[in-house]
Amino acid sequence: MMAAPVLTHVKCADCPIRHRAVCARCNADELEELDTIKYYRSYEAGQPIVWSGDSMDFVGSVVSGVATLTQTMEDGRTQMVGLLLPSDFVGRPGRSGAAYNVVATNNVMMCCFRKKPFEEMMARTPHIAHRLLEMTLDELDAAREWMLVLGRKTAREKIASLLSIIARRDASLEKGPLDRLEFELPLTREAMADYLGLTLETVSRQISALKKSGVIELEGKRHIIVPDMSRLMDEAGDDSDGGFLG
Amino acid sequence: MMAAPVLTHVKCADCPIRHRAVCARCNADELEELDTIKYYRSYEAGQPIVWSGDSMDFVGSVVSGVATLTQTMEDGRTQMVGLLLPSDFVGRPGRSGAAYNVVATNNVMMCCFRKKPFEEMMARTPHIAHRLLEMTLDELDAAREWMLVLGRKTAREKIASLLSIIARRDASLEKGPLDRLEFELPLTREAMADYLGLTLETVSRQISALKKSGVIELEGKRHIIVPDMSRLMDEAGDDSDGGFLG
DNA sequence: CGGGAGGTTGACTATGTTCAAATGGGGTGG
DNA sequence: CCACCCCATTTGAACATAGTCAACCTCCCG
Repeated sequence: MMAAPVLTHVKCADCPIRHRAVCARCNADELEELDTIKYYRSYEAGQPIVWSGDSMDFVGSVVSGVATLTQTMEDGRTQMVGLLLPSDFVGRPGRSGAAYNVVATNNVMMCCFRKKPFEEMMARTPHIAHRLLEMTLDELDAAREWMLVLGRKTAREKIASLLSIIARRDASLEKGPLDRLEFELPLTREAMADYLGLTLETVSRQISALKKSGVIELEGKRHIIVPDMSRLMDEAGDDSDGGFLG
Repeated sequence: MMAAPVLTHVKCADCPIRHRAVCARCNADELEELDTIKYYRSYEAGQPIVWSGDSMDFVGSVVSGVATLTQTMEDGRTQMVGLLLPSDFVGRPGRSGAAYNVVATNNVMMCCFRKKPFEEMMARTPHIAHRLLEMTLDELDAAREWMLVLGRKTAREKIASLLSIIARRDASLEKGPLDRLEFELPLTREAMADYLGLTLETVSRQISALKKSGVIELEGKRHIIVPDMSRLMDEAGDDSDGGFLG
């Protein structure tokens, strides 16, 4: 059950997230230094990576897989507050305790930096600090977009919003025609519910309803086919353009 | 009606938010330089400061007053995504267009930095970049806490959460006994509704309900008295500690 | 073949919304 | 000074959306 957590050491220069993660702007010398303070570590599907309140001795990046960031109330109500994809950053430099639960939904590979040396390096390496600022601003924008979803959208719009986000992310990788997208849902119905502030029954019902309306098609439980992306985005209630800003 | 927008020039060293805003860590030389690229500007209650989608030629800090950050759907549904208090930062370095509406709810004084020179200065001044990163991480934490409120709390808990946040903020200024706090609400019922993802009628009803339960007392519509802060925090459903982290 | 996790569906209920009307305080003009 | 009006707010009654509780399905795995 408990996987052996120790791992291959990949040179930063060969890392698959090299150009998108917190190290994206580092030069060769800086990468060398990062190499000396990092280690890879894997987590199995379902395993906790960090527990809220625990002290963290590392910060790091998701290299592969998907993890969730969740907050929980005493009575068990749970809200997902972030979805961590490859290149996303985990942990807060300058803070000792974790504020959220981080759980692997897939098998996840993390690139972990020992906290102390990373903080020291960040303090004298603008390339890292600036990239982290940029990434944090992006996350803040995403969180605020999500606040609109949580606060003001109907159950059907919430599902459509989540599906568009996942679809658009995948579309940016495998290019293709604007219509007819397919993708695999990386989340259970319960995780979707926690993301959207719904119950899992409501998630299930709305997915069925979108299927009945022909907005999506299902193949199994997790494979989604979107015959017409603009139709899905209409259902999400978003501005038509997709909201890209300079 | 339209106020003359131009203003007094206050030296950074004398600025009321000097030690908390984006300039908090700057030394005397850096403040001198900031002085040359900034101007003060005032906005009357209700006036827009920035309109979503407009291009911005400045970034800046709230010096006094309260402003809201909101997002709006085509059909008019609106969600507040941030509440800007003195020392909070407005605008995103590196991006030309505004992503949200910023509206003054009070009379607001802004300290505006011309965008281009500010960005250039930030690129070579770690004191500014690091402080902005720290502030952005704090905002991200606040946004995520708010996601839990929006997604998982009942109307009564939402109101109690908002009141505790405002009460705690004011309490950190005027120290006093832990129980028996009073404060002025800086928001209309409608703004509270937009913050909480509710209708203004529900906000009104739940405030009446909290009053009937003795959790709060009202003096007029906007002046709130909290006889027992721990009682209010129980109603908010938060963990008892208040969630401070290193 | 049995067990379990994830998912679907149905019937009923509860919470918050909608629509509508009433209240109340502050300011303006006569 | 007072009548009036405007706006924020409160309150009520009917309604709708999503939640709850429960049964059942279906796939995978041992």
